Amino acid sequence: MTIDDVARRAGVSRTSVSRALLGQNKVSDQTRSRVRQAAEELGYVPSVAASTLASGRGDTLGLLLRDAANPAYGLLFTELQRYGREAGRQVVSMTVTTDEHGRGQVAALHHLVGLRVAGLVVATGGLSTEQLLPFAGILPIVRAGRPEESGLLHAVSYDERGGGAEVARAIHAHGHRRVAVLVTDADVSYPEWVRGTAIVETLRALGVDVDELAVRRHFEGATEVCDLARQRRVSAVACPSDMRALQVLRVARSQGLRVPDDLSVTGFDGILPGADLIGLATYRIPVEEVASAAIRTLLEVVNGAEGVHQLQMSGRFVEAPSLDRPVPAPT
Amino acid sequence: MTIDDVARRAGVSRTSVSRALLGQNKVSDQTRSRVRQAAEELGYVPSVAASTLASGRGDTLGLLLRDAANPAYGLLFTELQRYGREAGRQVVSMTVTTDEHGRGQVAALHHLVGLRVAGLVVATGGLSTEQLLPFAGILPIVRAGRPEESGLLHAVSYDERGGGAEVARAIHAHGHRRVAVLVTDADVSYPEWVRGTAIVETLRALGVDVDELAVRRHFEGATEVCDLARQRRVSAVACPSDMRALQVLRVARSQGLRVPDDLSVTGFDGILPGADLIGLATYRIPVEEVASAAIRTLLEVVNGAEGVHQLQMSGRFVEAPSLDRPVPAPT
DNA sequence: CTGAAAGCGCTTACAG
DNA sequence: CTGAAAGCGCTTACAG
Repeated sequence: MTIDDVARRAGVSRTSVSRALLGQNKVSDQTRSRVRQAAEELGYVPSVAASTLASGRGDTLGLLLRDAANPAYGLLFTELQRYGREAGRQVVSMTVTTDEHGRGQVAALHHLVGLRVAGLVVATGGLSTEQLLPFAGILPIVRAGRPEESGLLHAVSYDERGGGAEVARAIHAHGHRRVAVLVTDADVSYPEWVRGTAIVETLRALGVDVDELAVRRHFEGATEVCDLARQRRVSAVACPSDMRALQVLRVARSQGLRVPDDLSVTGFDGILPGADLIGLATYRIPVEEVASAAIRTLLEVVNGAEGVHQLQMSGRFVEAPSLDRPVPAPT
Repeated sequence: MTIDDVARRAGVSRTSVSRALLGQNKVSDQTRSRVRQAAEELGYVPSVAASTLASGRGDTLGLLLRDAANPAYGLLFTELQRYGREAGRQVVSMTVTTDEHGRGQVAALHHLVGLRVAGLVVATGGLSTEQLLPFAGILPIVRAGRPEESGLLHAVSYDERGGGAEVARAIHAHGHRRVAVLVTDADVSYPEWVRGTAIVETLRALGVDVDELAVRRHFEGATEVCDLARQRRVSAVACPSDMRALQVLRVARSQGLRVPDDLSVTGFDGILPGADLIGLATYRIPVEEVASAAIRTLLEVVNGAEGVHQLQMSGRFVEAPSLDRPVPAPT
């Protein structure tokens, strides 16, 4: 089933079929309608491969994503698709689970580049600037959800530092003076690393006593934090993601520790459906804005805009019962 | 940057480059290594379009998905990708948000078919059997997450009926005799419709008094249910999804209704991170099993298996405090 | 083991 | 407005 079958059935040339189906206006109405009907009757689906090859350019946008099982990435994914579609582009995606270090990520990147997409949004921290750079010459690439400190690639990211500082100020404003902070390495999760670091720095600048706990897997550190709370060594804990905060809440509950009376808890992300029911105070990251700006930036670059585009979007802190310890009255 | 550039640099023919890069063993080791080096130095990425066209077959698997912002679909997406990758296939996906009725879904389907993928997993209820059927002749299609009653398409689905019955039995076992059930139309959400219907039927068969509440949007019905509870007309409500259950919990809380004392609540899905903290009793659908079986089925069909494959996977009910009303002691 | 050549299914100057 | 022909970047018989 090729374009020639349609041409034969419509009684016109292959050229006319192509033009009619592409919606070009160099075809008579009669030809157009005959072609459409023939294509319809035959159930003809043009080969994107052949079309891309012949025209020399794809009009599809590519998306490279991190594991969508994480609600924050799932939402980012959906929003990127939505904005791409709104701009009249088809969007194809590939996901890389976090455990496939390096190899899988690069393979997926290659595949997307091989597909000759018009442009690419990369929403996984798993690929370094160095790994991306060689491809940036071939096609427009915008990194989403993580800043590009190199200044060499377009990037639309969350203001993780600002968010971390805001979380710290909220904790301080609620009267906490001894606080535990879960901190990851940059290679575990770049955003969590920035958040944790910013929280620690800001708290210290505010004169708060900080206990840094180095963690990796999402369930680590919760027990230690609860121990500290029971010993009254800290009255609050700041977690660099909601998932980690949930784990703290779980352990606290299982140990009979009251939240926020014995231990206040803050998270980071704010995407989890039902977080309001849990009463988790958190920082809501602006996923929709990042997705929208990433697509907008990509399209500008695809359409020939100059220079390197870098944007950061801010979210907002969400107060909730898990951080409800009253501010001590001034004496 | 084409295969000819690599050939020139390696000092061999285009044919040899192709063979070397495809990993065929009709090439000398010397040629192979020279080609690899040349390709590496040049940063050559083969055109998937050209390759697909020339070889006549793609080896990529396609995925058509519903909105990944829903955790259940997000997880399904991730797992499908994972199993596909484990089988050595690249997997490309397209998402359709629920609001794009018809047009967007079909456009995405066309694009994926146009990409000439080797096979396709369709994980959205938005496309009817009739819309899918014409393409099933062109390439293998497996529907995931929803049964194909037509018996014409391969399908791997959740046993929604069995799950609904299990929820109903649990509610009955906890002593409830007057129960509200939120029920949707099939066109709002097919799975929710099956679940709701099964819950109602099973409860009635058990002699339970059922109040059916027709709902559409996810926030509908919660207020009505709470009113019924306050009037002691029902002691429990069964929701066909966790999202709906969360909304009931929200309204109940805002009205000062105690859960489960005044109103027991059950959900359906069991995917939500943190649902354990909310204490929601629910039915955990077997997402991982469905994803695994869908990919397995697709690969079998791609490899020439005969017949129509249809599978259903069962999950399990998860007891939790939201359904903790004690069973009345036998007298 | 190697390469010249045909061909995959389209698009697009070009000539009419 | 229409069509014959060249060409996009690969793969794969075929002949050597």
